[in-house]
Amino acid sequence: MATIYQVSELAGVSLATVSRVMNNNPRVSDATRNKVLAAMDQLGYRPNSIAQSLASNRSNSVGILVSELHGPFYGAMLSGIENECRAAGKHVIIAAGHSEEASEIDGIEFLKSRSCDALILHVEAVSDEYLLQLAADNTPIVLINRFIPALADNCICLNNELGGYLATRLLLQQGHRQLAYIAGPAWKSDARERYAGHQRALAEAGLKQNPALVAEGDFQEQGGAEALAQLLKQGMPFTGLICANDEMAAGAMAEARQQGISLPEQLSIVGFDNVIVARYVYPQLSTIDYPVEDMGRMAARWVLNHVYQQPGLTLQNLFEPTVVQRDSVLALPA
Amino acid sequence: MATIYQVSELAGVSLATVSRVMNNNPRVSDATRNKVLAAMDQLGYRPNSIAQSLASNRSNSVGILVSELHGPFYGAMLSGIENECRAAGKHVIIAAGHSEEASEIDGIEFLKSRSCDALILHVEAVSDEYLLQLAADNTPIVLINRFIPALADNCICLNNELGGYLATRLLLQQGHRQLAYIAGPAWKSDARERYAGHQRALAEAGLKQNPALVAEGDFQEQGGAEALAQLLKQGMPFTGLICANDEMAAGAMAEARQQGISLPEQLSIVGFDNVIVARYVYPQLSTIDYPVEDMGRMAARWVLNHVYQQPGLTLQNLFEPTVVQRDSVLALPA
DNA sequence: TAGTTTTTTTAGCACGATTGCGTCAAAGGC
DNA sequence: GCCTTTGACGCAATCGTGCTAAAAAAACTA
Repeated sequence: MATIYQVSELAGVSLATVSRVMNNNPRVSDATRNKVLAAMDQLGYRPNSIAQSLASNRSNSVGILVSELHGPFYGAMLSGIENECRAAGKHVIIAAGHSEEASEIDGIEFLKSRSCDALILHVEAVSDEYLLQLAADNTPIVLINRFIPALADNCICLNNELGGYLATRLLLQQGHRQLAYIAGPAWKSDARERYAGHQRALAEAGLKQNPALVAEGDFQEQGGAEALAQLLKQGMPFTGLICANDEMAAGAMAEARQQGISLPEQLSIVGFDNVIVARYVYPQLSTIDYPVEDMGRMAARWVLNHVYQQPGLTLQNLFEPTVVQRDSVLALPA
Repeated sequence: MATIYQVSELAGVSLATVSRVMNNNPRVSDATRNKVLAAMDQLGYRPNSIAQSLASNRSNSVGILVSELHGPFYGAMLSGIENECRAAGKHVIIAAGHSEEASEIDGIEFLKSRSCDALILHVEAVSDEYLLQLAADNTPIVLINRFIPALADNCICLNNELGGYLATRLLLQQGHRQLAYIAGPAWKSDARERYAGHQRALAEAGLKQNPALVAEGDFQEQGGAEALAQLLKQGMPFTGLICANDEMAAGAMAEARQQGISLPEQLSIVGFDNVIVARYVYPQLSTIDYPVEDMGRMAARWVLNHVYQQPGLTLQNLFEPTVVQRDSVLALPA
């Protein structure tokens, strides 16, 4: 591989001049610039990004931590981030945190040891204190789907409360009054917020939450199935079910079918996230759209703006969920 | 950030000794080693990976190109690769190729410019010639799901032909004789191989392929729906349908339902890939398992072995698909 | 004790770029 | 015609580590 030195030799200029051409430094005459470019071309020169990083103290890489690499949710997020970063010539290093504190910390340390210029994190298990401390040292961080007041500017969040509200209102508007709720793990803030939105919608409709109609799942298919089974065992009738995410909704649908409940005739279901499975289940799931790809893109923009000083980017911290109507909700005859 | 120099100073040893400790060079006494380790600990020293890379001409990073970051298939593959690489202290840089030649080449160039030590590629659109040329220069490559005889050792493949065979035989064994097939795009080699397997199974059963019962899809949901619609329009009856991947199967199922065909009673369907949606559709899809995560892991191992000289890894180039029985195939009364 | 081996130090080049500062020549002002 | 300004470019230090050769020091062996 050709080095900058060979380019300078062929072009008959100094190293510094070649470097200036590469960095678009205006203090180079057009004639010289062209000579240098021609030489680069002739040698098939490509800058050594590692040497660049060492000299400039910039790795041009941004580290991403997600819970899992598979799964539709993170895939969309990664896709948004990668797109935006690559267009700007930055690259993306990924690590998985598996929703476990030790693993998340490990992943973050790993990324930091790779000298990323910034970190985009979708963490679930680490504490606020840890993140505050992390934010205090020199690698900038962006948090997706996690809100810490002191780090408000670094957080890209969905209005989960509104999502929970919209999901519940969707059922209320179709005449449902007996509603069950399958929540996410209470230790996750987004799960709590969604549930809060649900309660607000109930209150607004003058309804009271029946504790027997709330079950906690684990945001996974199996957990959704088990939660529905538990709800049904209570014997308390309900015509509408809100699930705190689509995966649990899919599990609940399978369980319902197994128990001989016909969907959506005997039970209307709403999910949350609008991941791809929502379209595959039968009946197709009405749900709340989580614009995760856009949010990933926004996180990348934040980095481009704050770390790489790219101007002209409009930033947005809070995203709004929207209702996606499909076939899993049936209007109740009045 | 502390440097190796400060560590050497604090430990009262030379730079070279610190370097030896870091690289596990045995020519260091335990006493000295401990002194150095203590100093590192005290300073919170972390080696600068960029300087290491520059000096050692190793970036400890492997580049991955997939078609899309979202989608269950690539997610699982990435997951397998990331797991294996991180355990070995290597990191993973990803890029998306979007199944288009220009974009794939662009992604590969991008990864190369990042001085990856090796590339793991899941490419679809680039030519064999391009890949041969790529393999000829100094960055080692591994190909997933693509076989090029001259690069046989670098290819990690699924026996797609066998998969097609197994899918078809699954229906044959249940007594189905009138079979339709929704193929993948003919320009993709895996699609052709799967179809070849289908034909072998038919031939073995003494059946002849009816051209009216074959349609070509695009490996996507919508394409599957359209292909089934087209097959039905032919008016030729069939009781079994093989789809060259699960996504098309899901599309076909939706279309079938829309046309009032009850599943699986009136039509048995088999998919291919065993992506997560296969479990979510209703009825749950019988399909052919594509062990893509294992294959990703294997690609990573290949790199660890060939590029990073890690011994004791058993390598495997060809993977076998297996049948996954669920509920979408019904035995035909004899 | 002298000789041998093992461990450690010293010193310096290499990796391939970036960048502040200095130089030099041409242009312009007097 | 001399001096200053300015634009274009070169010099050389720097980034933090790897690595080697040679010398010095320490530890063992006979």
